Amino acid sequence: MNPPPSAPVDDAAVSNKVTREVVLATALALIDLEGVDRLSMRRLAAALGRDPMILYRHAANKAALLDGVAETVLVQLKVDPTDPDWAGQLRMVARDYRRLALAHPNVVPLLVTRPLATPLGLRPPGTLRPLEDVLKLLTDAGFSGPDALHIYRAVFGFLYGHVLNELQELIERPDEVSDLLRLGLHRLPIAEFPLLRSLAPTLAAYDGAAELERGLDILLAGLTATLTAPSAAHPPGHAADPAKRPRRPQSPRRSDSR
Amino acid sequence: MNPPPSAPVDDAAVSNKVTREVVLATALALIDLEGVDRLSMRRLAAALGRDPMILYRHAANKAALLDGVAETVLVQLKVDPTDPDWAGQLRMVARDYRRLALAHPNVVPLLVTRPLATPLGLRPPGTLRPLEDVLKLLTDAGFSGPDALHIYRAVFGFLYGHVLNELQELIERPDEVSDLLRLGLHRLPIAEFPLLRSLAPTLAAYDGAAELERGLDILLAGLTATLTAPSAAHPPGHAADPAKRPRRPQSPRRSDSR
DNA sequence: AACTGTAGCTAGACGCTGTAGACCTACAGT
DNA sequence: ACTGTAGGTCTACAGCGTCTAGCTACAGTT
Repeated sequence: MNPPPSAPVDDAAVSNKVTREVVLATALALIDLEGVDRLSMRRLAAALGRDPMILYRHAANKAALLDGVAETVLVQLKVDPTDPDWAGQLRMVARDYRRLALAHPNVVPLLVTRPLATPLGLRPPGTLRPLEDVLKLLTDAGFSGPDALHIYRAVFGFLYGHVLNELQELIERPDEVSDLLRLGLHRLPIAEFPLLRSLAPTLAAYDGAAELERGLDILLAGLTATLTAPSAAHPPGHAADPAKRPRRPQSPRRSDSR
Repeated sequence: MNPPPSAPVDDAAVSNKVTREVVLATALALIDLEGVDRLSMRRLAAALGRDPMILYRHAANKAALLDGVAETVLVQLKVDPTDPDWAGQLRMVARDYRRLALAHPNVVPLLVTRPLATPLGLRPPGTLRPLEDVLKLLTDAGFSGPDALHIYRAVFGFLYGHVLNELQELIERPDEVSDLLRLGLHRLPIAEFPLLRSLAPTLAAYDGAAELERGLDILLAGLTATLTAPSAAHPPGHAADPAKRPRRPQSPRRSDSR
C-alpha cells in the first residue's frame, strides 16, 4: 500500500504523511547539512512543511528526538553473530562504524554524548542491538560472558576514540595550500609548540583507515593473548594476521535467564 | 545606585572582581552541579551576581566560554616530557585523564565534542599542551615524529573511548537493589537481549581503573612491538607500578632539538 | 578646572527557542 | 447520532544568546 518512502524531503514537501521515520530521516538530513545545534524543532517542522507541534507526536521532546536520530544511524550497524570468525567480524563492525561516522560526522557528537545521559536499559533498543549481537558472537566463539563484555568494551572503546580522533583532524580549511595553514597551526607560538608545528605534514597525511586497522591489530592480538590462552605471554613481532584466530571449541552457550 | 542586585545564587562573593578565571571557575562549578545544558549565560551571570553581559568581556560567545571551561579542566593534565620512562609517563597521564573525567563527568561531553568543531590550530592552547608534551616525551625517547604521533593517537584514542565507556555505565539509579533494576535492564525484552540481561551483575561490577590498565597493557605492549626494534619492551600482565619501570636503552634517533 | 578616553558594568530589546494547552478536523466503532 | 481517537494547527509563555546603547568611575591631558 505504501508508495516508496520518497525520502528527499528537504524543502517543504507537503501532503506526505508524517511518520516517525520521515521525521527522523529529515532530522538526520538537516543535521548532516548544518550540524546538530542548527536543528530546532521549528526548522525541522518547516522542512516537513508542518506545524512544529506534530513533532511531539513522534518524540516526547527534543532530546528524545535526537536519541531517535542517533538510533537511526546506529541501526545501520549490522553484526552477524553467527560468524565463526569473531575477530574478523569485529573488524568488519569496526570498519562499518567508522564508515557511518564519516558519513554522518555531525551525528557523532550525538552518538557519543547521548548515552552519557541515559542508563543502559532506557536507551533506544537499536542502540543496544550491536552490544547484544557482539556478546552473542563472542560467547558463541567460546568466551565467557565477562570476557565477551571485556572484549566488547575494549574494541568499542577504541572505536569511539579512534572516530573522535579522526574527525577532529578532519576539520580544516581545504582552500589553503600549505599544511601549516590548512590546519591553522601557524597561529601557534613556535617556541611553545615546535614539535606539533613540525609535524604538520604528518598530521595532514592522516590515514584514518590504516590507523584503525593497526589499532585493531594490536588490540585483537593482545586480547586473544590475554584472554583465550591463559598462560601464553603474547608473542610480539608480527601484527596483522586476520586469518588465523585461536578458537576454543565449546558447546554453544545457551541463552540463560538468571 | 543599585547595590549588587540580589542574592548570589551560588557561593559567589558579590563584590569580587569578575575575572576570566572566576567566570570559568563558576561556569565549571555550575556544569559540575547541573550539567552543560542547564548552563545559560543568564544563570551563570546570576551565580556571579552580575549582569549577563559582563560574560562577553571574557569570552566572545557562549561557545568560546565552553571552550574555556574545557580548557580549565584540561590544563590540569600535566605531562612530564623529561621522564625517561615514556610508557610509565603515558600511563600516569592516562590515569590522570581518567581521574579528571570522573571528577567532572558533565564536562566530558565538552572535552570530546568541542574539538570536533575547531581546527587544531584554533583550539585553546591549554588543550594542545598535552599533545606537544607527549610528542616531546616520545621523540626524546627515540621515536620518530610520525611514530610519536601514532602512539599519541592510539593512546588518547583509547583513552577517550575508555572514559566514554566508563561514564556511560555509571548512569544508574543507585536506590535500586538488584543490578537488573539499577541499570534499567528489566525494560529490555528478554527474548531480544538475553545476554545483555544475563550480564547485569558483570555490568554492575565494572571496574574502570582495572579496565584502563589492561587496555594500556595491551596497547603499549603492542605499540612497542610494532614500532621499535623487536627488542622486548616491559612485560605486560600486571599493571600498577607507577614508581619504576624498566627502561630501554634505545639507539635509533635522539632528536634533542630545541 | 574642564575635557576626553576608557574600563567595567548595566538596561533594554530583538528574534529565536522548546513546549504546554486549547482547539480543530476526519474518520472508526458502536 | 455519539463517542473516541489520531493527526494536525494556533496561540502563548518563559527562557535563551547577544546586539546596541548607555551609565559610572576614574586616568591622563590640557
